[in-house]
Amino acid sequence: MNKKREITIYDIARELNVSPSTVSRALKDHHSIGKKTKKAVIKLAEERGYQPNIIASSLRSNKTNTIGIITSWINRPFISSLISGVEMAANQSGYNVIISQSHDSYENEVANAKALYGSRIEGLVVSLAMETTDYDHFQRFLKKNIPVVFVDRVPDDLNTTKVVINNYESGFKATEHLIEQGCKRIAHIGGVRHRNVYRERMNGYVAALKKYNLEVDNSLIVESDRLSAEEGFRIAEYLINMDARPDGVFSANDTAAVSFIKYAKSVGVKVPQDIAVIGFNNDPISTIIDPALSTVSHPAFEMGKLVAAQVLHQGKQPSELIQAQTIMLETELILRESSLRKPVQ
Amino acid sequence: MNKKREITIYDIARELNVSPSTVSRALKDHHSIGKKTKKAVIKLAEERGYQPNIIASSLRSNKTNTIGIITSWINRPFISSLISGVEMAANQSGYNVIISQSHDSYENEVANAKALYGSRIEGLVVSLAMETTDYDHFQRFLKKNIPVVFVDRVPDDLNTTKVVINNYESGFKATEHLIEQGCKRIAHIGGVRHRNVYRERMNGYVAALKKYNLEVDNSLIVESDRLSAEEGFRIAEYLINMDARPDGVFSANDTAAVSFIKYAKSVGVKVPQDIAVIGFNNDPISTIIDPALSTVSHPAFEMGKLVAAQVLHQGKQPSELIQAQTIMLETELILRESSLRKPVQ
DNA sequence: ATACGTCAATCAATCGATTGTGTATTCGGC
DNA sequence: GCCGAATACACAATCGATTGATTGACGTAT
Repeated sequence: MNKKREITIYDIARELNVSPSTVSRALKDHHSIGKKTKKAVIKLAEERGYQPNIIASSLRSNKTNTIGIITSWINRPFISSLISGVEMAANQSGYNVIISQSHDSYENEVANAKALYGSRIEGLVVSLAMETTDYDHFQRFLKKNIPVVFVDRVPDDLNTTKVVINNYESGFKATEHLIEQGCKRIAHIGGVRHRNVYRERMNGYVAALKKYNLEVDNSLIVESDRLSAEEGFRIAEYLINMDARPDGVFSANDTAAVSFIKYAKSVGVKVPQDIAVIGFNNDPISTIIDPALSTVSHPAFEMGKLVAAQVLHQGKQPSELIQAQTIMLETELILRESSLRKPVQ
Repeated sequence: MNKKREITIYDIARELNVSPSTVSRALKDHHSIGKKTKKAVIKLAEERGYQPNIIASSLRSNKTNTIGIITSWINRPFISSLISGVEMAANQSGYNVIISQSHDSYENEVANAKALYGSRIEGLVVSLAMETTDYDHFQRFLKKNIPVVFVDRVPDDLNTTKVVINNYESGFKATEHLIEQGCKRIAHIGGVRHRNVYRERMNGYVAALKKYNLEVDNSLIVESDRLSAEEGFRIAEYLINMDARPDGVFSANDTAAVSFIKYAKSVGVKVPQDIAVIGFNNDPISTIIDPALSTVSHPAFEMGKLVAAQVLHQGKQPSELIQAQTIMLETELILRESSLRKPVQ
């Protein structure tokens, strides 16, 4: 029997000889409904297994209790932890989370944004695709005062709320640490420059070199567009076979750093003695590689909770009161064997 | 201006002096609408940026174009890849995916199921919480012929469609491989018995031992309820310090296997010479540990796509035609240094 | 000239929940 | 015993899209 119709307030109203509006109000504990009536309604609703039709309610109230999220890929350690946090916070507030993946493609991101808009989401969390450099596809949300909060990979020039980590400071600290360990020629394996996270990590790196009066040698700064394991190997090969080989490497992610270490080991270069290495993200692999990888840890899960809280908070706020802000979270330098030549001071 | 009301078919109808129903039909290319009218409607809709109100449409048609997914945690390599696949397949069919996490708690799973039911999802993908042993919370879906498809961690006794890997065969093959490498005393690090995946991997392990006339020694079979890195260490300590130490270990996941190897190395036990090790899942860490970990690879992403396709397919089927089936995918034995004492035959 | 079919479009009900407005009853206060 | 207020509920419109039934206009066959 496919046609088990759902119980509605009309059914309950009929059975109790009251009006549907009374049932509706009784269930929401409205003051103008008498105690006995309320009890009776609630009791019968319970018995019949009444569940409100959220769709009908949404249509009327124009609220869907749903937020959307667009990220590059779900199956990456950082992203999945972030989403996990978003889901948890949203769930606690009674919100659903619809996910979508750009696969790092601008076109997909645009299509996803459009689809989510059509789904009447009440807020959007975005971590930008690698390719994306314009942000018009988010305007339709902003025009309707639907909060859009960016996280981690954020636009440079859009006036919205952003939740990021202190990439500059992190890059600076990581590099400074290598310097303190006695490194003089420090290479940087970076990502694409137009993406804030990579550009700022690099800026921090450059600033640290300058502070300690070390030369900024462009041949030591490599830009990788995917920072994949394969690219890590290729870059390691390049750096290690340079005439003036670096004695320290700051990589913008752990994947490339681990590849670097593997390559170094395979050609007999010692880490950290010959080359000290530090990565970024604190991925699980960073604890597995031998020597264990020093890195910078992201509070991914916390960021997810925070960004969801932001979206939900803004959704309740009158639009005049919402002001774009950039929330910057601090990171933690995780020091392990790959960079430790001397005891930490 | 918060009150930018959305364009509706009524607006378009008014502007063109036709009825809303005509607009609705014109937009869906209904045959009873004249060509000129259709063109005019479509043109104006385009101009005004009309977007159908999916909520209203859902209310009328009782279709939400949304499926739900309940897993333990999103931020685990296997699960996030699975979800990634589900999202991709669903997206291609114009469906949204709502995620939720049980955090391996039965209560959460029940609550999530209830919430998703309330959200009027048209299909549900589930990978069970560790704790779950009864399945009544899915009955409400089945009663309404909403497809529920389980994946990986599936119920033992519920007559629904399931997508799994061949855990038994995988456990058998992994163990057989160790035997072929000359192992005589093979330990097993397993998960909770009531969860199909772990029970079957163990059964495969036992069957392989029996086939080769090796003793099944219960002291060599360890049941871990979380198979975490920490538990892996604890178990490694136990196994390695046994009087009659094993010379091979088959672990039901890579996390514990990697911990085992780390511990073994730390106490001077050589892998694979003293103890050969094989894991399960082909997580990224399996390629990073030294020696690289032999393991069994899951087609996680493919499983996600497949399970989504199943759900969507069943949703279109009249309920009489749907029959519960178990789709079993083959796994691949990935042989690396941690288990290779001799060249592979 | 009547009857019938086709085409194009409209009417009105429907999907459930919500909510502003209206109405009947009861109660206390003076 | 009358009035105002509080109490308790019903009525009907609304949120947009959809769709079965219906209406007119027109053309064609008989």
